[in-house]
Amino acid sequence: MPELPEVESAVRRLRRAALGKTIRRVELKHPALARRVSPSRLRSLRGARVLDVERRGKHQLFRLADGRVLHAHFRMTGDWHLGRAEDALPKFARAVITFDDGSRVVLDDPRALSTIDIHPANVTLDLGLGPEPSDPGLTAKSLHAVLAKKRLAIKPVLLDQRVIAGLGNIYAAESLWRARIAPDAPASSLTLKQLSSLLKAIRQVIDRATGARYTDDSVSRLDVYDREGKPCRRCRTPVERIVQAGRSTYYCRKCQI
DNA sequence: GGTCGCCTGGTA
DNA sequence: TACCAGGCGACC
Repeated sequence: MPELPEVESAVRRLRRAALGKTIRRVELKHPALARRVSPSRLRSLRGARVLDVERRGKHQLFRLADGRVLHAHFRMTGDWHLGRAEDALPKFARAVITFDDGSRVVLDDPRALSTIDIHPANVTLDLGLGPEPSDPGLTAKSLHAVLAKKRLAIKPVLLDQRVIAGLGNIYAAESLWRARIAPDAPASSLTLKQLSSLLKAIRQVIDRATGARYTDDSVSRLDVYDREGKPCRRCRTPVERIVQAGRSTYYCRKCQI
């Protein structure tokens, strides 16, 4: 469930579940995760209180009272499973955070690509992220300046978190469809007018998806993603699938120019 | 710039 | 059995 809107929903649930609580224990149940954090550092989380939980792009940051940051990223298939310490673990439990009050947050991730890291206090985290889509400082003009030197196609550029934070493969395709921009147009070739509709589209797509869980229901509301061969919702031309930077891109060759 | 590896499951 | 997957960092 991992683009900005889904991570935002996850953070909201997490915030309700973890805010103000004290960590009793954190267990990493998958070797790929355990490799990232030493056992002693993991144990040192005992007694830490969660001051706040925030989202930046697709990253989730637990701000601890001692200044440290517990940093989670869902990658492709991560999600939080909230419950009580005595509950049965979900099938793909990869990390388990138990709180003093007996409640529990479990990182549930079939593909086990999610990451968890612990950052020391008093360091400025550099997540390498550009502005959030909601950032008022993000304008057609600012985008135009950033894209000026990028000859790469716009679609892979939208996946570059340094350009805009939080967009992923689905909503990048959806946004381009809405803005009627071809995914393979060189980023630097886009006009201010096109970038203005692109930004508007990105904000609409993100807003519409925020709050909705990633379910079959929300998938069916997608306009182009995963609709290869099906008629474009605007012009009935069959949606095409191409591969860019190793990722599927769906688009309408007729109305995206 | 593109491609691969990380992981594992779902689907054609 | 093969291919595909909402991400991202390492690599050529």
